Amino acid sequence: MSEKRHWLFKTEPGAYSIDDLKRDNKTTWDGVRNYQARNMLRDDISEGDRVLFYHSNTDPPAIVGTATVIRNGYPDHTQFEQGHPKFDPKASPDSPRWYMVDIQFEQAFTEPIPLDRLRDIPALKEMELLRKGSRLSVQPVSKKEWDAVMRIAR
DNA sequence: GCCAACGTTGGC
DNA sequence: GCCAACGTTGGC
Repeated sequence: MSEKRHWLFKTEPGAYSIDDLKRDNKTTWDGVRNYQARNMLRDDISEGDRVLFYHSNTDPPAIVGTATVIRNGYPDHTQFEQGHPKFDPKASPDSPRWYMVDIQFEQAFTEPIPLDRLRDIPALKEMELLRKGSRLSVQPVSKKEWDAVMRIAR
């Protein structure tokens, strides 16, 4: 049994929000189309890992809650669905290109933690999310970073 | 393999 | 809406 890891998943709340996850309880994290993120979904993210849920492209951008991974990486079905916006003609069930995991709702913070507040926390100096130009929609979070976020979460 | 053109992300 | 910082594509 390997050590549990921590991650941050980005989403635009208009597409899928923490309230949607709370309502659904569980969801498939499909639609990720970036190879670096794909590799993490396929190889590194595993059942029991914890997830920071982040709302991007909104005002203010913020970490809004947490989730738990409940299923290891498996092929993202949307890549096979003709007509689906995420359809990938180069993918086939025999050689899938994109992967997803399943997550379960854990908590929605009563006070979301906005980006500018995260920037003020020394322990988060190196956090991927805070890197200029950071665009990864799935990113690793260190234990130290996770703890620092949880310390101020309400 | 290089790299210009193009498309996307996401904070502001 | 702007635009910096990417990632991808495709000609060569």
